[in-house]
Amino acid sequence: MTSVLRPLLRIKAGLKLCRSRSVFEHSFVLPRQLTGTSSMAMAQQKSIMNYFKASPKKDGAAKASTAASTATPAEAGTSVADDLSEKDFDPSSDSYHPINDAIWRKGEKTPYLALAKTFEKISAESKRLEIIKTMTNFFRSVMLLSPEDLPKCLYLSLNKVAPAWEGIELGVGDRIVTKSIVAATGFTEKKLAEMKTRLGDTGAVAAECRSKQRTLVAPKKLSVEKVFQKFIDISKTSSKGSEAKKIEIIKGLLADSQPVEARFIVRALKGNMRMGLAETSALIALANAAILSPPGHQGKHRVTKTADSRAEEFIQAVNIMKRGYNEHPNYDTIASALAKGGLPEVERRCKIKPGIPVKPMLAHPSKGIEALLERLGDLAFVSEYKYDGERAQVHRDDKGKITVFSRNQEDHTSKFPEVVKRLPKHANEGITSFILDTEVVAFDVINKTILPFQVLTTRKRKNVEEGDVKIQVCLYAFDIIYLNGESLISMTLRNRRELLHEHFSTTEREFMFATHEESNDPEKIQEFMNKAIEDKCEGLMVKALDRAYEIDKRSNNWLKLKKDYLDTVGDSLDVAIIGCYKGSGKRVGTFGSYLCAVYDKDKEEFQSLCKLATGFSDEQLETFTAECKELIIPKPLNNYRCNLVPDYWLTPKLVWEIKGADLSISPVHTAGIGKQDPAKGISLRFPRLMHVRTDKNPEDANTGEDVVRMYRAQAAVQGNKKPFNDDEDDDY
DNA sequence: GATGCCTGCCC
DNA sequence: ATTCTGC
DNA sequence: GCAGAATGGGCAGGCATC
Repeated sequence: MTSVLRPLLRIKAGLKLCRSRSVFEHSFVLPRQLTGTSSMAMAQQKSIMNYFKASPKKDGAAKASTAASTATPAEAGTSVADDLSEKDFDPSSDSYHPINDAIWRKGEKTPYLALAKTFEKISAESKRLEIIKTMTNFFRSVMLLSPEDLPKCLYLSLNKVAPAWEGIELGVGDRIVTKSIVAATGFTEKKLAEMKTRLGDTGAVAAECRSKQRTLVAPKKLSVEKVFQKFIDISKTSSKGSEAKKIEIIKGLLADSQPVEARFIVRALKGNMRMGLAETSALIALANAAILSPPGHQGKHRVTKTADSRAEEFIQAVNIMKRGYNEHPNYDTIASALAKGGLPEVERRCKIKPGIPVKPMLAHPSKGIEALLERLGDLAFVSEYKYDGERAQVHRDDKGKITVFSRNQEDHTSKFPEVVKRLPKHANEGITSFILDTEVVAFDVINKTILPFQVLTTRKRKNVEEGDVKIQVCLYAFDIIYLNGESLISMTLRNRRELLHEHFSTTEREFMFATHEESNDPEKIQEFMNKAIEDKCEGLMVKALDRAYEIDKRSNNWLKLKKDYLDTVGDSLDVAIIGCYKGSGKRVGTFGSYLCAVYDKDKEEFQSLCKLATGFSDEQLETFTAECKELIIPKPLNNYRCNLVPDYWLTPKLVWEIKGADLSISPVHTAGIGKQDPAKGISLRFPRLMHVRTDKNPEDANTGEDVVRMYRAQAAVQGNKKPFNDDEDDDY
């Protein structure tokens, strides 16, 4: 029915506005080179295979059905009107015209409905090129019709309200969202929980509530500007009574929203858009939009039937956007520059500058030295200790102002006053400005030894005075990105390191260079890794020496090697599965995580060790879900000692081998409780599934004793400079 | 004032 | 953080 | 191999509630 109505509506709207349009003057196809991945043949074969093994749980299918199920009530709820906003809006169409097919006119505010419908289309699609095309079309319309909304559209698409370093938080999570939906729609929390189980997404819950709700008054139309402003209002709400105020604001938004709008408002508030488009794709879409519909361009929209002929232009545009964003990760700047002056303006304004964080280079895990060497090929490389602390990008601008940024561009300057104070003395004479890449590590200055990450996390975070500092830190510098007014990101690591060592001086216990070694002999690397672990590091970072710090080209250009990545070592444990949790998103309909326990033989009880949510394939997830459904019990067994309450308790039957990086004293888990700590148990950092153990009974799982023994072995390594190899025979 | 839940952000 | 998956 | 999604432990800080 809708499919019959849609063309009619479109024709009607088209006639009313006396617009003519040509299908050919604006269609375009993205060049394949943009992603440069699999061949057509492979893609086709894969899609055929998917068809045959298709199950309702497959992501694509789940996405499609979600879209279909909510599109209908959304359409049904609206009446046929002459209003543009009631027109069908489909930016995923190949023949989308950024002006004629938009549902708002030049100079009008961008309707939030248009953005939400764009999200809806994107959510229903799994092909990246299609997703980018859809987003591109929406951005083209915004650039042409309401360019001042572009930054807000970008923020709302990517789920932010301000640059990370401004420290603006919504302070909205599950609880506040749920209460707001209750307030706005009248559904009970219990009912909402049921819907959440079925739909796997609170956004979808909100949409369904709105579509079932009878409204007497036609809701006001939401604009992108208004929604964004409300988010800002929420972020500014604080202190006593703020929760109620936030709920009131969200309630107001939901009251004015159509189902599809409610869906994405809620997803944004929850901090998870999960539509298959995130930062990188949004930047690509912006770049494409800038080429197809440059700012101020009002004439014909350029024909790009043979995309390959313009591939180079697209690639250049994407490079400019990515580079601009990585050097100046601010949506306001990049989007307003683009809207105002196109790509050249982005190039002008988005440049690396001390005081503004740069996106940091990241590393890929590597399974072992052989894999690592293979990946590096003939490239020369250096290995460095991988310190277990917190990434710190330390800036000094030409006025001497020091700023410290976290890995995610948060401003942590006020967290490390002593670091800020003493930093100038580590820079040699003549240094005016710089950006250093470092790891802050908790340091025992008396015993001159590195302390575990968990110690570092206990430091105060806000408004720290030098006198407050109880946990000392040492900075380990490993890279330099900017020096004396010049960007070094195009320089090789070899040369950057030279500059770092040349222009900075170490101070014991305060500022050191990351310990490193330049050997490509596997045995030497293994020794170096052992030494790193003896020295309380996580393992090694391995970096090609002749590569630039160009994260727009390859953000994961470094490799990391940790002992728990190796199959032969690491804390591996056999655990009983005693509970499970309902999955959401792509895990809807399955159990998305599992509660793991060890068996304490003395006390004859199961004690929780950790939850587990990774390491299994989608197929295993299905299997586990089916298995667990047979094991559900109404309440925990008497011999379960567990502070957490899973969605479902299970009879102990399944035994899985899991692995983690470290053991930690836990505030919630109970494994080995009373043995290492009188009231606390032990848990596992970075738990993941390794194998299913069909050969073991739950009582044969590892014990609380085992966990404590492993914890002590690890503590011994951490405390006494014993090589980790010494304990291996005991544990494995 | 103490306690405990929620949120954001480290890993 | 770790891991899996479609492209 | 990229990009994205779904999920882990555990801390401080903020707010609600007792």
